[in-house]
Amino acid sequence: MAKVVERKAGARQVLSSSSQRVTAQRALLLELLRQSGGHLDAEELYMRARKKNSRISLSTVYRNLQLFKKLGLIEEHHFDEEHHHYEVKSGAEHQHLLCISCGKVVEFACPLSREFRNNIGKQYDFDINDVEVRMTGLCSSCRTSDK
Amino acid sequence: MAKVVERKAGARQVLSSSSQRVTAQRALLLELLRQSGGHLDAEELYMRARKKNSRISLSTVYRNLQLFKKLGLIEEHHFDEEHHHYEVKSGAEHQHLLCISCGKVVEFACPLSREFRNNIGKQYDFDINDVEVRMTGLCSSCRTSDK
DNA sequence: GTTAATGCAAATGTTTTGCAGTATA
DNA sequence: TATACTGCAAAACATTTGCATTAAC
Repeated sequence: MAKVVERKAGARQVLSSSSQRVTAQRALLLELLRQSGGHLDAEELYMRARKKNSRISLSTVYRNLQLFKKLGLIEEHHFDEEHHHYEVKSGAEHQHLLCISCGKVVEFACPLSREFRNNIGKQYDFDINDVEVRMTGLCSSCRTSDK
Repeated sequence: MAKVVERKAGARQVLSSSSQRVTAQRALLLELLRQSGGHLDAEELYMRARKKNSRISLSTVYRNLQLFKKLGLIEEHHFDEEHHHYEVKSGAEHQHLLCISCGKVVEFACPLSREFRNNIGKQYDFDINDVEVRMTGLCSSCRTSDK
């Protein structure tokens, strides 16, 4: 609760401190991204935004997703080939588990990734700044409910 | 050497056994994918193919990449947002390390991924069939040569 | 009042598809 | 010879951009 207020202030602060204007559209989009908790794509975000502001345009959604990404407010994932998915950046490092049948996305902690990063970075002389682990498979309900 | 012959026969066999025809275009595309060793996108593959057969079309490249993927002959990766990259499937499980500056792709063995898979699968009751680990950062030459 | 952001429509770039002609089995 | 595959052009799709209007500072 205090956390939400803090985050809201944070986003607004990030915007104004980089001389970006705090528009109604941006506030709405950030709000929806935060509420969703999960992983939205541009189209889905656009549809949700239209329920609150029927005049908002898809370009505004795209333009602002790019802005938020650049400002580090959200993260972009390439789960499937056709859409990018966006999620609000949380402090906690986590990875993703996807069901190939129903599309469900589960987040899991991945404490090994730090150790990984160091080993591999040293071995190949890379300065690693991101590790993504993605596992795909069948969730329990999809597994039982078919074939 | 024996391996290459074996693989060639393998691809041909996979094609005919699923009543797909072994056309000159398919042979060429598979040959180029195999030769490249690395990670080609459709456009790059198309350009290389045109050097050998100037009449080949981009649609043929796309159609066959999808076919090869479906038959399990190649793997598709989403390294960046605009292109998909394809690589011939090799038995060895490996992961990818990408330089965000020059785009270099390094493959590395990831022996932990099997253990990972089992733990996470058990924990979330998923039947996991693929693990992808992708690290991004700066390679040594990009690190020294700028900023 | 300036200047950045928006909405719209048109453009872009990648990937897909319909169809008539061509080549494989 | 029957039918799958190809090449071409057009379509489809997500995303980006130009520009006149609107709103934030």
